[in-house]
Amino acid sequence: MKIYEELKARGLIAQVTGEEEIRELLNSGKATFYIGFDPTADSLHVGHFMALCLMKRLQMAGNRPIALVGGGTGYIGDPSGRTDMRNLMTPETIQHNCDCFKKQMSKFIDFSEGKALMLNNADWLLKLNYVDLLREVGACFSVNNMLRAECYKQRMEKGLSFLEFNYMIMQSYDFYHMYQTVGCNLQCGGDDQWSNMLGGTELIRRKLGKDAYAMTITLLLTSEGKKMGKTQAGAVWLDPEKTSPYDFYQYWRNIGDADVLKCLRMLTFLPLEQIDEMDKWEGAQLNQAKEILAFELTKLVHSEEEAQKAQDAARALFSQGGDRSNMPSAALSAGDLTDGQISVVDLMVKGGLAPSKGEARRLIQQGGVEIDGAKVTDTAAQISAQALEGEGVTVKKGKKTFLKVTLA
RNA sequence: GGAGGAGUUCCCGAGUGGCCAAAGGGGGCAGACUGUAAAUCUGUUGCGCUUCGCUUCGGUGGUUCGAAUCCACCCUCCUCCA
Repeated sequence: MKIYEELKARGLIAQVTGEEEIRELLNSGKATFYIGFDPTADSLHVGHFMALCLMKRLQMAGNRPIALVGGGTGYIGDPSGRTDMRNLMTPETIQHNCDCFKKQMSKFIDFSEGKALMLNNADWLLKLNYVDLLREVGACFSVNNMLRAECYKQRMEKGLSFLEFNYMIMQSYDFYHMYQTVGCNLQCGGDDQWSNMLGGTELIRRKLGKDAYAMTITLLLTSEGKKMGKTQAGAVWLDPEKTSPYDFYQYWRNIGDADVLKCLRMLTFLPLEQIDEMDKWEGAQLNQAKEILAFELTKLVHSEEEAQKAQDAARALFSQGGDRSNMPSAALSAGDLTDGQISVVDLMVKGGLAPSKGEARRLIQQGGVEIDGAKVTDTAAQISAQALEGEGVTVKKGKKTFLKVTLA
């Protein structure tokens, strides 16, 4: 199966400017394509992961990826899919975030020997002169058309600043610039980027009379229509410091039945035949598919070793026995204790299981806390230093949050 | 620039001098049921030394025994006019 067909079979392709041209381009490995990453945080998250996978797949098929970090567009902020304006970031933050992105991307994409490029649009955007830009590309954009673009629709109701309105022009300029300097002929991105991307192909056509293409990947939504990779605690990050491999594993392990197969197809590199086989599974058997999904993704993002550790820990905690050593843990210092003991409430707050003492008490009252398998019923319960020594105690909050607490 | 309107807790949104840590809904968390899923039902949802105290209704001052609520100024956003 050729790469384009595979992408399609995996459900990754959302929209294309021209199916025939793009199929030909990708299947023959002649595409130099770019995907943009806005440096809005100091780590990539699950949403970016899709894009990285796409880059990897296309690279394996012989195409040349360009990872474009939005050091310049970060100064503006993409209004797509937003109902309010982004906070303006300082140049220092933008630079810091760009650096972090670079580090993480290098793990996925092979940048050696020119097989892939990493560029930063700050290198050309920040040098632009306002009047020159207006004359050069501003004349090519129709405000009437721009206002019709999907990405501005939502904002037309709440208000859209001129700053953000220009985001599309900057992104279009990127494509135009890279088309000329590095022969970039295809832009990929999330489906929410469609109108911004069309701006680029249109600009290239008008200015150069040449054809360039755009392709969007399906946004990964849950069966409830929410963006995948978001939890109440925020995004699921790829940086192990921000989302531990265990939590990352658990996120996928806990995915809804309706979303497992979709995720396997879109995110993993498992052969389609194998995934089709899992498609026949039903009910509780899907738990196996979820384990596979969680393991595969943790392996891709972190490492096989980390994936194995996370799986061991999860199995130990949820199906008894096994290796307890890799479960999430926290260590208290002697200073956290008073008179050789600590209250369960304090222990939970210190260990991060509860944000406040009130919350911790409530959890106990509602029967949501267990220590070493025994339900805690007294909000004033204490744990002694002896209990914390050596192996420590295992605190369970709710049904699936475990924490091993030891004394450092 | 002119005329109106709005800013309340994680979000939406009630509250127009004390009975307000603030209705209702959403979301979250916990319990029951399960398969570490979904749906459903129940409880809960500012902080603390928890029959009590403290901080919170855009900001800063003021009136009052008492302010989310009244007054002044400021900030932000929306609508209409230019």
